[in-house]
Amino acid sequence: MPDDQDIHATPRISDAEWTVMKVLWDRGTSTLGEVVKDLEGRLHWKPRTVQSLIRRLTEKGALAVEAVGREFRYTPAVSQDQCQHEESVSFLDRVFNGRLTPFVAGLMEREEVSKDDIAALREVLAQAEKKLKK
Amino acid sequence: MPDDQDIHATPRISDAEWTVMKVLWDRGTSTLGEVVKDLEGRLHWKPRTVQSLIRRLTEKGALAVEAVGREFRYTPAVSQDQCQHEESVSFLDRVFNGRLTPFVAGLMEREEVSKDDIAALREVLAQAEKKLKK
DNA sequence: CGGTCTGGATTACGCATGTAATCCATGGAT
DNA sequence: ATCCATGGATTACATGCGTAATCCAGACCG
Repeated sequence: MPDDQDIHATPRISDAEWTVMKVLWDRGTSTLGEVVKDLEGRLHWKPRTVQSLIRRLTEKGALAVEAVGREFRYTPAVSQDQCQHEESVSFLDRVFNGRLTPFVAGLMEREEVSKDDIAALREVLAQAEKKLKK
Repeated sequence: MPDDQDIHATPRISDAEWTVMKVLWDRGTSTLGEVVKDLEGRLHWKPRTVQSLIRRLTEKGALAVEAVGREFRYTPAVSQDQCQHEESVSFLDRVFNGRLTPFVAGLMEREEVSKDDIAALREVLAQAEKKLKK
């Protein structure tokens, strides 16, 4: 048997496709028209553009399709958490050799980080530590 | 005057190009042969491949070139910090709507995070807080 | 001196991506 | 009955990216 057991690998999602996926993850499920409406104003994308992205996402298995009357209804077939996680790991590897701390430190140095952000991160750290100890 | 003042925008660096840039940032400056040697073993890239990447990086202004005898010596023309930061922001925007906390939380949940990592991150948070208060 | 290695310059080539346009059928508006 | 908006299917098309190959001219080895 082949040694690549990437059973749970998620399809590669491009920049523009992420924009569409986020709409679908937020809404749960939508038709083309709904996605277009959700995006218009924020973006200048033509409906055909959105349709192209949806088609590609469907082809790569990121969206499930269900016929509803004359149209289709699109639903995410991959979890947002899973996709975010895979992007996170690949980003950290590529840019920071997999090291989380320099990434966070870099942002802290240059971006405005609020007191609330810091508090939330402290909480996350505390949780992680608790899990470690257990 | 035009309103896009992206004075300090850094060139877009692709996946493969990051690999090369990291070598150059580490070594400070190198010839093609040195980069090839540095990469061989870890990667299966042919020397022509490395040369192509270096050429593209030079064209997009990420590397400066200086003739040394018959060869060229390549030196990063953009700072690693700056590039890392721009990648970080664009990644966070694309995948996490710019929110840092969910990103860190997601990694903590699924990856092995060591006690040391947690301690280092605590330190980073403390520094950030100090800067805020000031 | 002739072969070989190296590195620059030029060219290649398929796939992914961003961003649609065209063509066509149909369901609703008038 | 007609016309238009809408959405699926097909096609487009420039650019970027990964991954080189070719061609050529010096440099070094023997």
